[in-house]
Amino acid sequence: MTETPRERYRAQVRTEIKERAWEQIAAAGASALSLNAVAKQMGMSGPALYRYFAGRDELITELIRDAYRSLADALRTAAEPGPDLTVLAHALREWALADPHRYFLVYGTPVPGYHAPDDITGIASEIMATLLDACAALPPAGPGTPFDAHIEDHRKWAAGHPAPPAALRRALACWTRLHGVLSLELAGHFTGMEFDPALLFAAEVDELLA
Amino acid sequence: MTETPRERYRAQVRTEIKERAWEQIAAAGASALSLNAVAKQMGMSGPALYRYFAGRDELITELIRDAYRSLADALRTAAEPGPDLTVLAHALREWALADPHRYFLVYGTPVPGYHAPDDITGIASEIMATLLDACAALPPAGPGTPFDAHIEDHRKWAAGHPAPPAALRRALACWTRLHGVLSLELAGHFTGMEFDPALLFAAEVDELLA
DNA sequence: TGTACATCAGTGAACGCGCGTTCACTGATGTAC
DNA sequence: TGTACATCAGTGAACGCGCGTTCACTGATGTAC
Repeated sequence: MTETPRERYRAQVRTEIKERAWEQIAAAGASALSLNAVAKQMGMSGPALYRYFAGRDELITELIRDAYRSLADALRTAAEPGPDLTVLAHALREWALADPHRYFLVYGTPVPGYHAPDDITGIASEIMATLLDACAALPPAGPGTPFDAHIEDHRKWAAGHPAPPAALRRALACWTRLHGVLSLELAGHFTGMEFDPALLFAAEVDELLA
Repeated sequence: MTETPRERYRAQVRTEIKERAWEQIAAAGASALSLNAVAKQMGMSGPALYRYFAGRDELITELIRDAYRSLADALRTAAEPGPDLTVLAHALREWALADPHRYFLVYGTPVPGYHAPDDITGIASEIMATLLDACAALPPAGPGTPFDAHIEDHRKWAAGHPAPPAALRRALACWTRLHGVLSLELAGHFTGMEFDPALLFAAEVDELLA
């Protein structure tokens, strides 16, 4: 089970490939990611990368998986002291701001024809579960809404989570609203509007708690 | 001022080029848009398109401009009978569902390095103005929020619009929340979750009115 | 009305480019006796 | 410990491809007398 030097070296090179790939994505977008360019930036020839990844698609899939994994971990860590939606929301924002392209690889415009492998949807469920935990811990919100009845009948996605429908609804609202503010901010749609996106984000979080 | 046959023909071909371009974007994403492929699909040779567009960039910019224009028109038309946020919201959703890729070209992951020409930001203001009108027409919401004070000090983006800060805040919430639900729905993040996205969207609209 | 000319849409060849990927290879690193 | 062998990282040449774009051209359409 201990790592041989060769294994360690392989892991190290794989990591560097991914780092350069992220740089390239940041510079020109995910669709412009090129194996040859990554290799060149590492001072290697193009074909060398095929020792580490089966091809371009596998590299991209791996980047997406890492992005999901990273987000799931960030949220779980934030929830460690105890479920707190405010803490969770700000952890999400910090994670997103730390690397906007990583955020967009997860929640941005989908690539037509691309389908994430199963394990990635598993990580997505982890993220949702963390969110649900925080929502379930909240004091019950006001009156039920017509949507509650619908969500009660379609809660398979909250796989076995004991949260009441109001909490499910709140989790969905949390997800969609925070994504709304964040993605517009990261995409630069607020530039020139003068107001502070952080305050708008905080205001949305406050309304989620109300 | 009357159109010559040649002008009419030019306009017609330009239109068909854009139609084929949209088809290609729908099939493989905006970054995969290729002049040569569009030409081939029209039964023309690649260089022929240079009679109609200066290059690939100009075509994409034109598509983006058309997308903004189309959205602004759709919302203005929806607001014609009188400002009504619910009507506006559902017009937005219908516009988005009619062509998801068009929506993402406007509000999706930005292309690094691309900067929209000035007239496009003008159309974006039109859209915001329509939204502000609807929010200003709403009965005043509950108590003010801490964010109101901030927005009051940074309202240049609501260029000369007489709406009170609470309406500005509501317009922002409307924009970000509806975008949040819509973009996740269009990106397919709700698939497998069983619930009806239309109901979630409607629930968000209801909460905006409360 | 017909004829001469200008305009302009579209073609085909060509340019250089970078892409993903394969293949046979060299040379260094690790393993077994 | 040294030697023979196996493993494997990385190279360079090559493949076919499609891209954006330019250029000189042909042939059809419209214009002016």
